[in-house]
Amino acid sequence: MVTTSGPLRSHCPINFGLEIFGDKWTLLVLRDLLLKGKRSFKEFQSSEEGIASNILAERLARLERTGLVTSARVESDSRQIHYLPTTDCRALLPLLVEMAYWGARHDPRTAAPEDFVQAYERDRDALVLAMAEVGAQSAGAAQSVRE
Amino acid sequence: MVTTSGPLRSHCPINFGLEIFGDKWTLLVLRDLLLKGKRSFKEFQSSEEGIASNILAERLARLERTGLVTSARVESDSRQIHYLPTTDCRALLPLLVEMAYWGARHDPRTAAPEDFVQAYERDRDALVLAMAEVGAQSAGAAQSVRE
DNA sequence: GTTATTACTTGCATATTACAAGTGATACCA
DNA sequence: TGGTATCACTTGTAATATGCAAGTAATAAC
Repeated sequence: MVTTSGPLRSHCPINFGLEIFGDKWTLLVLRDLLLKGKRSFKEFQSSEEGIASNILAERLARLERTGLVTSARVESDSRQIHYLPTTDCRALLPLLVEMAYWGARHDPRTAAPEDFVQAYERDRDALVLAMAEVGAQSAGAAQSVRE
Repeated sequence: MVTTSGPLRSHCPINFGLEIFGDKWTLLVLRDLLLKGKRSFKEFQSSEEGIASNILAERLARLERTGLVTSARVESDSRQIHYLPTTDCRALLPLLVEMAYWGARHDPRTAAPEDFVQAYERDRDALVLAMAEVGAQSAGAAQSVRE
């Protein structure tokens, strides 16, 4: 279940999303989580956009409260915490793909590989499925591993 | 052509979008423009989320600079200015639909009508096409009318 | 036992947003 | 033709969020 902290400005479905990830950083964290398979604080921090550690910590905590992320200490190294996407989080993948497609088509200096655009235009649903595998380890799956 | 003002944090296609509409208000303006067919300052201001007039003015100016919106004085009432989506802006419609679908599915109190979810699940592309008609009057179309 | 690594926290400067009120240009109406 | 209303903003100021640099506690590695 996805829950927001305070009262919402409205229950417009677009606004609902904005209240959760409508800022400059949250969707980048979700991108790293869902598309790049990042799991640890350090990995998120290493992204080229350069998120500040206090912002990252606050966003991860918020995503966990919201229900899009779960966290678990790594068994082999108890200093580390792994952040994992929930099912509700993985449902954001099509949105990220749409966003990436728009960006790839409209940024003249885009870093997106050309075959991403081609793959989207050939078969969007297949592309979404293929990209899902990168961030495949879900909170549920990890839970069953831990238990 | 879509242009950003300053230097970008990265040319990741997802980040490109975030640099343009990665805040709490811009996508609501685009929603009103593309999905609700709103055109005037007053109409945007009347949305239930309650955007402040200075924020709205700044966002409209920024969207115009970016190339997602054009503005034109209304012939029949020269106090009014109409803001219109460009082609690049209308390309954001699939993204808005994805966002609305996620919100409709995950907000237990969503205001989205049930048949929106059904229409999406039945035929997403048809739904996008149908929704495009609401905000159909594009900057290009308006231009050809004015000239 | 010393040093390194990981995930943060803290303090403070700067930037962004929110709220309330005001302004100038144009339209409407008697 | 003069007064009032409407429209698209602007201005000032308080509150909030972000960005940056440095520091800390817990654990691991040597």
